[in-house]
Amino acid sequence: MSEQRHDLGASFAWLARAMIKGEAPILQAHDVEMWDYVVLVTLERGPASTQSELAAASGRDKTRLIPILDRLEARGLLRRTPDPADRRNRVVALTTAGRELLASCRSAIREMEAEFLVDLDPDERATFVAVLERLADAVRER
Amino acid sequence: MSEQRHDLGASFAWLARAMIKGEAPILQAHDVEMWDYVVLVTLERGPASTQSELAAASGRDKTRLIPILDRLEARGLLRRTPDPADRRNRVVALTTAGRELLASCRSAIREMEAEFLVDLDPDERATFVAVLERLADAVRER
DNA sequence: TATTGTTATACTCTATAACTATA
DNA sequence: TATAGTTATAGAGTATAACAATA
Repeated sequence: MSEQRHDLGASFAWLARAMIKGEAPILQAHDVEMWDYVVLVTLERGPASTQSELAAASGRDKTRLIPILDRLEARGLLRRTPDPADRRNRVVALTTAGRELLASCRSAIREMEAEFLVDLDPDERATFVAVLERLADAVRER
Repeated sequence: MSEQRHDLGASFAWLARAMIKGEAPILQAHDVEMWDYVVLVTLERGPASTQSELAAASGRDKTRLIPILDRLEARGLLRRTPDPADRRNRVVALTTAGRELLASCRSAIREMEAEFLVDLDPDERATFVAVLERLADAVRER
């Protein structure tokens, strides 16, 4: 009975840590912090109509989001525009430069990930990646 | 092309967060902090011959481990005994009480996990859990 | 001199609560 | 009065370096 598996939470945490380490040199080469990248990724599907919404979607809170947006906007990677309909809101959207930087980061990360999964056989790998995506999406929706 | 999957790191991180949330009420009911539990789990396979070794295995560092060990030892869940061979070292081992508390936490966590995976079909689930374990173990060994 | 366990210090990150501007 | 965005403050968590005991 000593051959028990680890808790799912522990395994997820170790793997998250490993991937963060693997992404670090890539993000550094593009001069973005991890959370900068997370925000860019979140914006990829489309502009966020409010910053609070963006905060929730990216897993930060609205106060910690501010310096990130300041930094990225200063570099011309995104734009904050007041919403004419409700001028309290600021719509956040990627610029072309932001989209390009994101694409470059992503392809490097995909390579790193492929290397990481290289020992799995193709069927296993496909199942694993698909289930992982499905479970994570379910969690994100809550 | 907008139907891209998320980065593995992001998915792992969201899932880790979700499992930590799911474990919280269980650990609270047993009056242990998350890192207390991690240390108990690490000790389950056998005593740690030094605290630094235990720190590395549990993913903390040796200084942050101290208050955890103090707490758990005070509750009689583990024991620190000086190593006669090298009296600088302190061997850390679970007590019976520690092992019992651990077993109780674990079975509750396994129920929570089963509930979390309930929508997967059995084959998928088996593959997913096995691959997850294998990948995480590979990462832990480094 | 080097290492184990420990303590102390400084630093970063995070959460909370105020503030402003709009509604 | 309530909400979006922002700023400021306090608290928790983390990393680093110093310390005592042993080798």
